[in-house]
Amino acid sequence: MEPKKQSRKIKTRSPKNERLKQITTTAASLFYKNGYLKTSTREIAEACGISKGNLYHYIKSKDDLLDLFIETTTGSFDESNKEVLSELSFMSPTLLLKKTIRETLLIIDGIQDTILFWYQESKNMSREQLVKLFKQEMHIVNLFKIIIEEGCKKGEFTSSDPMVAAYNMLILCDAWAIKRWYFKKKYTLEGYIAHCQEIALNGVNAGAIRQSPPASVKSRIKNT
Amino acid sequence: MEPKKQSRKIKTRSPKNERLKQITTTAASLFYKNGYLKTSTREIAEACGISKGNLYHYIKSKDDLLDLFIETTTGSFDESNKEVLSELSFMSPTLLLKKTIRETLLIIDGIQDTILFWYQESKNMSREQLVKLFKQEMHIVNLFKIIIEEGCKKGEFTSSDPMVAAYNMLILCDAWAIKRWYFKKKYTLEGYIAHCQEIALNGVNAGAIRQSPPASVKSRIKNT
Amino acid sequence: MEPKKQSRKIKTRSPKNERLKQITTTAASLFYKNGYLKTSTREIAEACGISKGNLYHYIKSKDDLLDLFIETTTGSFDESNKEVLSELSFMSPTLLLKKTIRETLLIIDGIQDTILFWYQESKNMSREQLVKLFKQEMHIVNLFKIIIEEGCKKGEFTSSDPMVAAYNMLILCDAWAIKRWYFKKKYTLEGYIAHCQEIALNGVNAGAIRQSPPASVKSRIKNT
Amino acid sequence: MEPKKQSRKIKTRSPKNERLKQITTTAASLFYKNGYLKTSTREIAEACGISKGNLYHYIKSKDDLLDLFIETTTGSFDESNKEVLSELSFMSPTLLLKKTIRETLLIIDGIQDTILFWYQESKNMSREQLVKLFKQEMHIVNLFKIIIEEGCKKGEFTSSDPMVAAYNMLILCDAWAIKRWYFKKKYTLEGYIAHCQEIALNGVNAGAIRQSPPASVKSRIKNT
DNA sequence: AATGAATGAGAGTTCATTCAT
DNA sequence: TATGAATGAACTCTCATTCAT
Repeated sequence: MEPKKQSRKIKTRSPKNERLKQITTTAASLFYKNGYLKTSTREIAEACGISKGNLYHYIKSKDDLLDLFIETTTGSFDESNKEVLSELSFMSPTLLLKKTIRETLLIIDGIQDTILFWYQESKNMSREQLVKLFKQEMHIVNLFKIIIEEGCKKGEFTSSDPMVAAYNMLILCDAWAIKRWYFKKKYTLEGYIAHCQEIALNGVNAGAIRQSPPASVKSRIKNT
Repeated sequence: MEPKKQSRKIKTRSPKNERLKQITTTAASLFYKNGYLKTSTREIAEACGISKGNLYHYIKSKDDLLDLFIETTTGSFDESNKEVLSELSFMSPTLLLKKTIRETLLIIDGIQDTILFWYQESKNMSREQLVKLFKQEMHIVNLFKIIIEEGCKKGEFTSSDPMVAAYNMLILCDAWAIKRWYFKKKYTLEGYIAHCQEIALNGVNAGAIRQSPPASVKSRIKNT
Repeated sequence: MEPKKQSRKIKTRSPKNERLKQITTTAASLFYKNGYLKTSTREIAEACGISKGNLYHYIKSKDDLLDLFIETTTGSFDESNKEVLSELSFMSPTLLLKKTIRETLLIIDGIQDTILFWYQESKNMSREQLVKLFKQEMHIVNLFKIIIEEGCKKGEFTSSDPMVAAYNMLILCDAWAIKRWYFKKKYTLEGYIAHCQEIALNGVNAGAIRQSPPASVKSRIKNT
Repeated sequence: MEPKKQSRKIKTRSPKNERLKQITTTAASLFYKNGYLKTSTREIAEACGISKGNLYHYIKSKDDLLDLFIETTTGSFDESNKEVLSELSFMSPTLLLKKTIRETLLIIDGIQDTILFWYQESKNMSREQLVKLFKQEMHIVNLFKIIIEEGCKKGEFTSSDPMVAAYNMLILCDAWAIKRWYFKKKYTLEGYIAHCQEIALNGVNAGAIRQSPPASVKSRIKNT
């Protein structure tokens, strides 16, 4: 848990890496179901159909699986992010924000287990692992922030603190995963998307004729 | 983890209950730091300055500590809730919503470890324990919902789904605890309260005529 | 379990000894139900309505309870034994044997838990304790032996080895306690007594002219 | 102690099963010496020359050892039983009864530890385990019963209750194991066999014309 | 590449017994 | 006499990891 490890990439398509991928996937689904600590290596090996000993030909330690897990699931947003950025100058911020929230939620819906895992198992992760997750999170937040700032520049939005507004948008999106047992009783994914879009736009005062923000908004912000 | 247990109250001030309180507190702080599973009974006993064996004079099992923990921390919101309800007919929904968010965040700030714990350790809790937490959460959400509905009735708010709007408010408040490592770098508690109030009001379309922000913006800022 | 202890007698009627008697009785009944090792001192104390600490004012150790137990239950046969011996010269050996078997079984029926306990917990007893039990057992066996020998002398019985014949009689009697879950389904106590008498007399070849079996043999059998 | 388990057979000769056999045997001998509860898994592992952890590669729980133990020792009588049944129509009941007692006692002598164990540790066995023992016991008892009934039919025996007579024969045989510390001082196995045969035949009134006892009765007796 | 036997530390828990009060 | 807090050793069992084959 307190490691010095170099990152490992799974790129080539050797049979070894095929196995490794299988192990990672299997472990992940067990981690989702029972949590990291409550999942034993024996269980993982069994679920993979290999022996415990053999498992250690592919991983160095159980903690290694967390690394692999993070690497596999990290980057889910990369493509979407790039796309959004490329449209920044063409599309209206309002539409772009709606679109980004939509895509983010679609992705989150696809990896909801992973999202939940990140929230729940952070205590079992190393600093390095946490940094990776944080960076990924920040990518999305930054995307929201850039859109908000663009919107502010163009006069479509107002926000006293684009960064935190952006962060709150991420949290709303994550909530779909974290509180799914609640939301899924009430909403379809599309319904939740619409709801988040509404809240997000309201949050940046999109629409209507809105009175100007307090003069000294900036002063609320720390480290400025 | 799959228990049938009757609730236990620590009310009297016997030395036994003093110890029990100490154990509960100590265990809680260890749970906060290292997580439930990673905290051993030996550690707890040591931290309490008693022997492992003696620990079991006060608790029946490690899981019992979760119960005690939940009972101790549950109910933090009760008083605040009652107060809000009593003011429902007097105060304007806008003000009441702001006030409720403020009080909720103040309480959450006081028990942020606990909030985080609930999010992270749900996998280690029994159904009964989860139900308790859920009920408590729903109390707060209901409060928000009632206020929103009142506001809609009075024409101050509009909301397509008061219940989920309310739920989202709770999540925003919880975020102060869950993502504190992020928010605390940026915000003072007061700053975050102001921010949440703003977002919440926006979320229910409050304020075609919106009251101006507090004059003393500076006071929100941390370390100033 | 490997002790040096002096025997202790409970004779006086002090309140202390009243308590001790209660403890012994209570412990015994718990031992019967759950076995010696599986009965904890906490259970005993609780069942007695006293504290664990207080228990140790009356006994020196858990093993002490075995001693007390043995002393209390030993001697159940003494009176009966004396009576039989006094009748040795008056009564016909055949009748005396029948009578002795009857009395022995009546006593055994009264202390069947105890008998079973002796068989099952011998591994947890000290040498001294075993010796006590052995002596008691031998008293009964000797009684049978004396009667058999008397019968042989008088020509009513023949036996190649009176001692072992006697021992076997004891075992048949003990079986009522040891295998009660079996016999009680089939027999009343009186039925079993009659059966043992029959077997015992046969065993010593009593009755070249043998009295016919009771007319109502069927009546011995339970549930018929 | 309260299990649902499927029976396990050790048939193949893999090294794993060799170990398992070793563990079962070792555990059994420790159970014999010290009792089930007083034998710790640590002791068993040590006696096997393996680590505590490794022990659990072969068994699932300590209770599992009881199962294995019962399975190993159960069935000792099966072959003998079959043989007797096949001779039921050819041989005279008197001779068959004598033969059966002889074989039963020879087997019991071979597994006397086991017999004793069954009597002493029944409190630590699960219902299922007890049922297995009971069934095995009943096989033998039934054998005796069938022979007795055959004898009654053919006029060689009379018995008011063949079933209980049969049960008593079993008890007499078991006594060789249960009270061996007594009988072995007095008897050789052959001597005890002869004695039991005599008692058994008397018990069913065999031999209105009874063959006289062997001249050299005394020679049966040990230490003379 | 693959096995599974082996390890040793440590988990939660129980318990007979002691002792200050 | 009575309490119950306290102890420490022992209990059964789990687990990540190693290693000879």
